Amino acid sequence: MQAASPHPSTPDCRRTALITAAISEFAANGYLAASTNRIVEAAGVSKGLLFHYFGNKKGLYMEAVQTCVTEVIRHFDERLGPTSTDVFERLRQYTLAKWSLVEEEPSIFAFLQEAMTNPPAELQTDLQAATAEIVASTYQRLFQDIDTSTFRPGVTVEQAMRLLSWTFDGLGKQYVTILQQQPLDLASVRSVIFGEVDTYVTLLRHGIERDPS
Amino acid sequence: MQAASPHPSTPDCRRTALITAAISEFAANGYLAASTNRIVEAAGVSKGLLFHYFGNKKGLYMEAVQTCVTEVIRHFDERLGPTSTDVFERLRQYTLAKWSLVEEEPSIFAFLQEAMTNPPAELQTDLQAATAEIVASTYQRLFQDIDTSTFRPGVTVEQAMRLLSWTFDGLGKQYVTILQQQPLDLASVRSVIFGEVDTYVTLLRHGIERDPS
Amino acid sequence: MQAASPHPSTPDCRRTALITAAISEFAANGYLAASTNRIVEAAGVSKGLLFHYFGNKKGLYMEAVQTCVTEVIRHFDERLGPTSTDVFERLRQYTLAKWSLVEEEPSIFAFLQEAMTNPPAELQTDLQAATAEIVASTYQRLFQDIDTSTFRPGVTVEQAMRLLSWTFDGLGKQYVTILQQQPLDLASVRSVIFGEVDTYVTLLRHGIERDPS
Amino acid sequence: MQAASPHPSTPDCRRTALITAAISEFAANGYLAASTNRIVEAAGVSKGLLFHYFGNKKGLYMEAVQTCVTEVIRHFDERLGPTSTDVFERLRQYTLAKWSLVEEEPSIFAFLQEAMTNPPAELQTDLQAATAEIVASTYQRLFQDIDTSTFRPGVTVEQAMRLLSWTFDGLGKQYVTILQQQPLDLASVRSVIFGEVDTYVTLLRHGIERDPS
DNA sequence: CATGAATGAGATTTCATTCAT
DNA sequence: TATGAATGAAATCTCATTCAT
Repeated sequence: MQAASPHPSTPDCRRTALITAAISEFAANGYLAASTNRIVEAAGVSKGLLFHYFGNKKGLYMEAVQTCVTEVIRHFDERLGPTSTDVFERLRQYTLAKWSLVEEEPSIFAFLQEAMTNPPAELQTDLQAATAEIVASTYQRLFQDIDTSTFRPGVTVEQAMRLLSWTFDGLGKQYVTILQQQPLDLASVRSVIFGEVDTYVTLLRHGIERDPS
Repeated sequence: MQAASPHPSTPDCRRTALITAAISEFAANGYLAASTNRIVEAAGVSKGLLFHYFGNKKGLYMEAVQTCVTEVIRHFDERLGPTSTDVFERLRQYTLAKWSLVEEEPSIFAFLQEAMTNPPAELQTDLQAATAEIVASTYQRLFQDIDTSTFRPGVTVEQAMRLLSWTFDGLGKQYVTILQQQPLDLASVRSVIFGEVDTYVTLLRHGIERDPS
Repeated sequence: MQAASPHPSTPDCRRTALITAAISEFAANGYLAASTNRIVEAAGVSKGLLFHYFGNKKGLYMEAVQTCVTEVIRHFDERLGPTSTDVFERLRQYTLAKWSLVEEEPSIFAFLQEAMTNPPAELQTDLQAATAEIVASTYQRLFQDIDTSTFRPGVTVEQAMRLLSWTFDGLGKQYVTILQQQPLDLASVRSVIFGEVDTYVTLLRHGIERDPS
Repeated sequence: MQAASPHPSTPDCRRTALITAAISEFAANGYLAASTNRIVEAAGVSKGLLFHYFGNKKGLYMEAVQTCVTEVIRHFDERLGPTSTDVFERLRQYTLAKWSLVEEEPSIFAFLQEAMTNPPAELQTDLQAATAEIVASTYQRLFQDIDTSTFRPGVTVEQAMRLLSWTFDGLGKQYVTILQQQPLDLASVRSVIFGEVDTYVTLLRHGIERDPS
C-alpha cells in the first residue's frame, strides 16, 4: 500500500543490516527466543522485507550461519601465517587467532558457538551441512604436518591436540568469566592469563613429549 | 457425587509434578522459550495452580533450580565414599559420580548446566546465589586434603585440578557426541572411553608430578 | 496481564457468541477468507479466548458445523409432522421445512450448504464424518415408507425423489434470485412460486405415475 | 551477454500466462483467498507486471472473467451444430457441450461457475455486466425456435426448459460426485449416466408432452 | 486449595500494492 | 515493458498472568 524509499543507499545495504541484526539477536537469545520483530527494528527495515529476502525465520538463521562461517574462515586465513610443526606452537597460534575473533567479532563468535553446540533441533541436519566446511578447514589447519617424533610412545596427535584444545578453551572461559565478574582492564587480565598459559604449556610438554627441553 | 478427598493423594504431589515438568521443559527449551502452558499440561494440573504456588515463571524457574541443586548435592553425598588424597583418584571418583548423574537424571543435569552457562540475564544474580551452594560444596569435595607433595615445583593444586577437570569434561562431551551420532550400545562406548581415560591420566601424571610411577 | 470480567453474564455466553459470529463469518466468506479477528470482534470477546476454547480456526469451524447440524436436525424434527406415503406430499413437506429454515436461520443454512458443497479440502474428511448424521437422517425422512405402487414401471423411488428434489431446489434458487434482484415483498413472491409449484407437481405426476388423477 | 529479444517470444505471452494462472488460482481458492503471489509465481513473471497490466487484483479478476466468457461462447459456437426444435434434443445437445467443457477446461468452468454463484460482493455489479453476454447467448441458444405444439396445455417453454436443465445439472453433479468418491474409469461411469439420462427423458416426456411417443 | 475462563500483547508470516530502476 | 525491493496492515496463533468461583 505504501511506496518504497527511492534509493537503497547501497546495494544489499538492507540485507546486510538484517543479517547483522539477526546475528546479534540469535547470539543473545538463541533461535527460539529470538524475535524477528526486534531484528527488523534493529535493522531499521520493514517487517515484510525480512520474509521477502529470507522466506522465514529459519531461512534467515541459515543465511546468518553461512555468513558467519565465511567470515570466520576468512578471519583465520588472514591471521594464521606460516605454520609450525610443533603441536604446542600450532595450537598457540590457532588459539590466539580465535581469541582475536572473540574480541573483534563477539556476536559472530557467540552466535556460531551457540549454533554448533545447542542447535535448534529442527535445523540440526541443515546446520551440520553448513558448518561442515568450518570443521574441515579447522581440522586441516590443526593437524596437518604435525611433528610427532618427540611424543611419548602411545600418545597420538589427536590426543595431544585435544588435550591442548581443552586446556586453552578452559583458560579462555576462565578469562571471560573473570572479565565478566570484575571488569578489570583487559590488558592486565591478559598478562595474567598469558603467564598461566606458559605454566600449562610446560606442564603438558612433560606429559606429551619424551624428552622436553 | 464424589467424596472430596480430605488429603490430596500425597502432600505436595502436584507441586512436585509441576517442578518435574518444569525441569524437563526448561532443560529442553531454555527459560524464554519454555512454555508454562506445556508445563501445566505435562504436570496434569490447572493453569492457575502454577501461579498460585510459584507466583510467576521466574519463581518456578528458581524453585526448579533449587530442587536440582539439592538433588545434585544429595547425589554426590550418596555416591562419593571415603576420599583419596591423590588428585587423580579424587577427580576420577568425582567424574564417575557426575556421569552417573547424567545417566540417571539427564534433565536435571541438562537443566542445571544450561542454567549455569546460559543464565537468563534477568535472573543472573539470583542464579549465582542459588548455585553458590553447589559451587562451594564442589570446591570442598575436590580440593580438601589433596596431597601436593608429589607435584612438580610451581604446579598448584588449582591448576592440576582444572587441567584434569577440563580433560574429563572434554572426554565426557566426546562420549556424548559419539553416542548421539551413531547409537552404539552404551557398554562398548564406555569401555573405549575408559581405556582412553587411562592414557590421559598417565600423560597428565607425567606433566603434574615430579616422579610419576 | 489483565483480569477477566467478573461475571460471565450467562454460562457459555461467550462460547455461544463466538460460534454465532463464526457461523455468519464462515457463511459470508468461506473458510479460508473468514477472519478470526472479525469473529472475535463481532462476538465482543478477546482474541485469545477463541483459541482457548477451540484451539485453532479449524476447531472453531468444526464446532460451528456440529452446532448447525444439531440445529438443523432439531428444526426438521420440530417441523415435520406425521408423514405421507405419497412421494409428492413427502417432498413438499420437506421442502417447506427447508424453506422455513432458510428464512429463520439464513446463516446456518448458508454456512452448512457451503460446508457441504465447497468443503475446505483440508477438512474434507472431518466434514464428511460430521455431516454423515444429517445425510442419514435426511435419507430416512425422505425415503422411508414411500408408496411406489402407483409408479410407472421402471421408475425407482430414488429417481422420483431426485427429480422432485432438483425441481424444488431449482425453484428455491429462482425464488432467492428474484428476491435479491428486486426486493418485492416476500408474500407476493411466495404466492407466485407456490402457484408454479403446483404446475410442476402436476407435470411430474404425469411423468412418474401410471395413472395420475 | 545476452541480446535483448526485440519481441517477447509472443506478443501478450506473459499476459496470457497471468490470466491462465489467475483462472486456476481463483477457481481453486475464490477471490478473497486467492494470492497474487502464487499467481505470478505460477505464471513465471514478476510481481510488478501483474499490476502493470491489470492495475489491481480486481482488474485481473475481471479480465479473467471476460476471457472465460469469450472462451465459453466460442466453445459452444464450435460444438453446437444445427439445432433441433425438440426441447429434449436441444437441451441434450447443450448439456453434452457443457460436459465437454467441464472435461476439457475444468478450471475455466469451475472459475466461471464460482464467479456466477458466489460473486465477491464488491464485484457483484461488475460481474453481472460481464456475464450478461453469456446469459443472453445461452438464452438464445436454448429457447429460440422450440416447437411447443406438442406440450400439454399450461406448460410453458420456460418451465420445460428449466425442468430439463435442473435434471441434467443434477445428473451432472451426481456424476462428478461418484467419480470423486470412487475413481472408476470415466467410460463406465459415463455409460451408466447416459443410460439414466434416457430414463429421465422418457419420464419427463410423459410430463411435458400431451402424447409422447 | 484448585480451577480454567479471560485477556491483550506479541509471535511469525502473507497480503496487495507501489515505484525506482 | 519489466523487474523485484520495499512497505505496513492484517492474518493465525501463543504467551504469561489474573481472578471469580
